[in-house]
Amino acid sequence: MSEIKVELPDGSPRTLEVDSTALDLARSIGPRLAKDAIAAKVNGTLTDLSAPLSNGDQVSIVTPASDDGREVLRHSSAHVLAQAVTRLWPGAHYAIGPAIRDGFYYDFELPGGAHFSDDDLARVEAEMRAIIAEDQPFTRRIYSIEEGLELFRDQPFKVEIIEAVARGNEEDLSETGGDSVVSTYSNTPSFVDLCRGPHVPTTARLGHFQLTRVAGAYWRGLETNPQLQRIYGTAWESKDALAGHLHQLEEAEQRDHRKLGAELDLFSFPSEIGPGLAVFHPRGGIIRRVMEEYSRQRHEVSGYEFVYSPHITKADLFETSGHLTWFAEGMYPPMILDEGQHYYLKPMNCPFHMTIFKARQRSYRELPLRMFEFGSVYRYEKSGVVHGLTRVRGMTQDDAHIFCTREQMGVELTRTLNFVLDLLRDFGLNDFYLELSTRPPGKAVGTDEEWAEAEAALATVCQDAGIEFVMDPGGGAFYGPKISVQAKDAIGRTHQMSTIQLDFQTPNNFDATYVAPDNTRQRPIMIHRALFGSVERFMAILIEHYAGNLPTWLCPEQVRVLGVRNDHDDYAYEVAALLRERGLRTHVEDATEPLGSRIRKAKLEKIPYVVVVGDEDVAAGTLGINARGTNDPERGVTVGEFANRLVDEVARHASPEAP
RNA sequence: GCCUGGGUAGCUCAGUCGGUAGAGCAACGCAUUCGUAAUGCGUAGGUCAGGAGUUCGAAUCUCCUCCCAGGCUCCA
Repeated sequence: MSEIKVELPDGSPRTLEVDSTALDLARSIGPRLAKDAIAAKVNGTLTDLSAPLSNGDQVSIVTPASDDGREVLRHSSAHVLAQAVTRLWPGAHYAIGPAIRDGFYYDFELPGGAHFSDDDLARVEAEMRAIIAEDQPFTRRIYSIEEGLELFRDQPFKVEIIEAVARGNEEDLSETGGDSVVSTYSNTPSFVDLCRGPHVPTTARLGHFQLTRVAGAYWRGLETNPQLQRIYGTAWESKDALAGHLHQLEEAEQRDHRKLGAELDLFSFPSEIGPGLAVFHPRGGIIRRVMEEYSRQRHEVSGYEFVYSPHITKADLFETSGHLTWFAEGMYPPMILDEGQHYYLKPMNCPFHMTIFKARQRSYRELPLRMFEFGSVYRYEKSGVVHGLTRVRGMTQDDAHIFCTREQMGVELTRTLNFVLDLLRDFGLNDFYLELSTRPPGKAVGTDEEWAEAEAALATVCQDAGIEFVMDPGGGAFYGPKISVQAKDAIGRTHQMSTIQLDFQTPNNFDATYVAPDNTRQRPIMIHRALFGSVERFMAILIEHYAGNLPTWLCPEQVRVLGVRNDHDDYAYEVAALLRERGLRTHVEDATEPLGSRIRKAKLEKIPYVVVVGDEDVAAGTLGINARGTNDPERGVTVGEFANRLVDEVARHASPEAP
């Protein structure tokens, strides 16, 4: 047979000569495609353009401006990065260098224990550009395990990977490209990398990249392994795409809650208090209070009861709950009293709620019993992990624990999930998916049957919820599996929001019981759930989601009234008083500066409504509205009409930008 | 906790070779009275994160500590 037939993505057949490659196929389709092509996908697997095709293959040509294409570009860029580093640091060991979201990285061990500095980034980047300019072809070769070990005998990390593959370690297969063979790429005789590929045909196809940062990273991600030197980069199919990505990073930086929190005078982290411990300023305090009040009100309607518990407790409580066994390292060290008694700051509220459950005999008639608390907890986060309001050492959870029977469990979980989603939507988050985290290997309590039952119950709830859900194997808490609600924000990032955890263990540990209709003692199920996660973190996510332009109902200052001249100030105060009577947070700024200057200031503070009053308004009892996000003011609106509009907007949780 | 980088006025930043601290904005005062994103002039503001060392002399060089950023690990 001198011809083969392959199938294109649209289903159309294509006839080629025997031994044709994917590149030949691209050429047969069109010169532009052939010029653009960087790899191929054959029967669902990415391969080099030079790979020979077989009869019956389903083939698509991969071009740079696609997910597959970018992955190839990034992977090849990582390869060039390693080549550049070995040129600049002869004797450097290179470990792994995958494509990642938006870019790539490569891990190295430099001779003499050297580290990369920020300045090295520019040197490495220049060397990479030199390699790219040299238009070096990527050539694939296959070796046996033995040959591979010999080839990389000076590269201990590569040897370790090959040995792992030889032992059949699945995880490492992806690095080498086969069961018992070693796949390599070289683009000059002097540089060979262990790699499954595919790669672009030559280094000349690369170039729209930028090295972004250096970092330490543990070999194979294990803290006990040596720390390697990692270089991160980003790579794209075109100059515009690269510029677009860099622009997006800037956008994200602009809406960083830490930056906005300082600019809008919402909160701060005084260094004299300590890392990860925030104070809320009056303006941030208003946002927080409104969030909490709304949450309280919704919980009340939904049948929750409100409880309070102290911030510290004797060790006994956390011994019983298992926290001191499983999570002592995440807790602040104990305060030791004179009598030798150990007291701990609480890292979680559940054991306290359990003591409330146990305060007296409980009947099945009381279940489900839903206890809610804005509970402040303290966790000893490692020094390198604290991050603004999203990862702190002291936080307030909107925490609730539901005690129910096994029979009630399914209904209660569904009800809780719906409640959670509904409330998140009220805060303007609409794009969700669910994640189901299962038993963590090696650090879980309870029997296999209990875990299986709990995981099955949560899976059913996820399936019935009618929204996308994904598995997170091993991500559960030590006492039970959990559903977490992941929400996408305005710029497409996902955040873990609410969690719903099912817990058979804590009631066991505390020997909690209720009296069933048949007069027997039964063990309740406990459902842990936090909606905001932590109030602090949720506020941070809202600030970033809205880029500081919070919906009016959450804004610390909803209206700022400005007189045109200072003889309008009296009227401005009258207007403000009327608006305040309607519950609108309103302030006046006296006319000591030019109007334009005061408007600018209010806009920079992201106040939803700037109200301007002048001669005409004083005469007619009206005002002028300059809404956030617009530049054309509305004149001559009566005070009453404006107040009505705003009261309605607040009730609907809307904002001026999206009425 | 680990790696890299950083910390100068409330904020953003400049500060040369080691020679004794500077701008803009903000604040405050005075003048200005203005119809939709920056009025003018003036004043004040600093243990250069903290400590130790080298030096005749340290924001600048060395060491330690604290704090911040980006990663790694972690995230009940």
